[in-house]
Amino acid sequence: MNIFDAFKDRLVTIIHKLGEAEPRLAGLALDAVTVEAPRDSAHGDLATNAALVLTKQAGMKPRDIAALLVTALDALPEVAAAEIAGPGFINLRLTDAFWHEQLGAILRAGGEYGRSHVGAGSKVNIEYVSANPTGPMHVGHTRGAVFGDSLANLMAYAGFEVCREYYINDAGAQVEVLARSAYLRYREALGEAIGEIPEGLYPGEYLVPVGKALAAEHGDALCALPEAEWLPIVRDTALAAMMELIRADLAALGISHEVFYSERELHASGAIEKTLEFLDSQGLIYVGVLEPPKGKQPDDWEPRPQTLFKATEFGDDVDRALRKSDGSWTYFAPDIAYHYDKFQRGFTTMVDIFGADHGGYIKRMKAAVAALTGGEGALDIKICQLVRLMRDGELVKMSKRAGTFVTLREVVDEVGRDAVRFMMLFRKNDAPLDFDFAKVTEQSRDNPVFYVQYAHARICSVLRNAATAFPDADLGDAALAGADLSRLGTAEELALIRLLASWPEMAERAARNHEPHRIAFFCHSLASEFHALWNKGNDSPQLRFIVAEDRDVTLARLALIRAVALVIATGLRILGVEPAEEMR
RNA sequence: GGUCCCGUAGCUCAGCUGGAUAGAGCAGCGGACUUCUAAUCCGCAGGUCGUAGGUUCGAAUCCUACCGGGAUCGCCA
Repeated sequence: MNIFDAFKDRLVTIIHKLGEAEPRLAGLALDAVTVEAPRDSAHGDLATNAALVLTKQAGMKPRDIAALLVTALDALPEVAAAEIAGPGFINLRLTDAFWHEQLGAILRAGGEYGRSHVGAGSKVNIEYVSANPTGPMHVGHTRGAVFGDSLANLMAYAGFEVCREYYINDAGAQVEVLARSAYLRYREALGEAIGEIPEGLYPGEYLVPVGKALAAEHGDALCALPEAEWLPIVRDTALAAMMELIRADLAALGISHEVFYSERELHASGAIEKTLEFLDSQGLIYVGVLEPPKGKQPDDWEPRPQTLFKATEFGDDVDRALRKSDGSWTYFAPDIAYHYDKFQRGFTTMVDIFGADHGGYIKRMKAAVAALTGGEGALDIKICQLVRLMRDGELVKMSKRAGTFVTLREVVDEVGRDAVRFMMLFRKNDAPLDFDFAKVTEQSRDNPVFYVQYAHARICSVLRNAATAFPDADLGDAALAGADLSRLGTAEELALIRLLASWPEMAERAARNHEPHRIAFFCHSLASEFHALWNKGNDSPQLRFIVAEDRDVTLARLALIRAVALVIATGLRILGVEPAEEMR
């Protein structure tokens, strides 16, 4: 349990106890009571708003409640001072011994420190990437891929049972285009001169091997068949090849999904019809005519009766079409069935990671989930905004037609997996992100990836040097945890322990809010405080981590920085970044 | 026109789901290297938190309206 929750528990106990003597404090709802770190550390280590939020319920003045609480809190052994501040805040200052104890606990927990059970094993389905299987992944897919994967790591760390899932859009018109494009390459492989790839087909070189494979397997047999017969064959081969390509691209980023879910399967199994029958039985499907969009009317608008889902009953702006004019399903229909299937597989919490262009899809999908699950299922949709690639301060222009789009693989090959992953997460998901090739490979503090990696490597380096300076000393985590940590007494050292102690709560919040970027920022601030402390030793040699003539203080300081390294490493692993032990 | 996202220092962004005097980095200026890899650090300076209301003990944070930027808007996926 994190220290804030632990102290809230203590506080709740105290309030219940006080209620025995003071009836106005008995039986109060304590949900709004918080214990947190004050923004300004001059105010103390912990602050609670208890007196402020209880004043109305209790019918007492905030400062009167606070006075009672302070007396009781002050009696706790960990509390060095408790005082009333401002309108009725209670600030607590904890003893140095308490913080030393926390540090020992961090080292004993090691890589498990901060892992929590707030998820309580509840099942979460995280769907991310889901790029169309029509070619290699391009850089635009990268952010969502990294975000989803890190979120999955984060939620698993917080005690959720996570399933990483990829929805294969293998049923739309685009896969037929893929099949025709591959067929052309097949004819090319048989020796035919195909010339320019016609407009509307995929021109990419990546289909050349698919054509060759088809030729090797089928010879020229497919040439004699009508399209209706060769298309399914070519399509399936091409699809398999494209998914292979995509898996390899994802592997380059260290990403692998547990489930690849085929849209085609939904069509084949009758799941769509079954799901829509269910909605129909709820009276949520009807045939109607939609209003044209106000203000901006499409040129070819004509009123037309359609099969519609009553999305408006669940907060959407308009009801949504389920069938195209030719009678086939829209994209929405199988997606409804897909989410229903997730729910039936036991996922009451679902997270979808979408690109910026799918913002308009959120309400209808949430509406569908609400309708399908009777409000039992929760769907959160995270939108990852665009990534702007920068090179030499210039925007890298990409065009599919000109064939100048940058692939995910090119970016990873150029700057490395760790840099890509960290940079993609060093921004809130709903803010656009500039990705500068020069910056992410730079070895300077401008580059946050490097900055954090360097802090970790520097700690490893100090520990290596310490092993030389004290060859007989046991520098293992267990031994360091048992060092005389009371030798850590400077304001900076204690501040660093406090920061480390805030990690579990921070990670829990990040997981609950589905915000892995907070982990990246936390790692950065931890690195920053560490670098600052390191430099204290430049000004005053007695403040160095390794003090040759003082073994005890050295061991205590090594314990501190080792804990910093542990937490940075834990954070980086959640982000999918390898903590470096050495910089070269 | 509808909907969603964004608007915080000259620039790029955090701000822990309502707390106390709003924080970093870059850029600018001034400092610290016979080191534990200075690949770093310290100091100075810099903000009407887009605007106006509202909610309350308390608002960058929640609500409403407007302004500005972006995304999207019946059959694409």
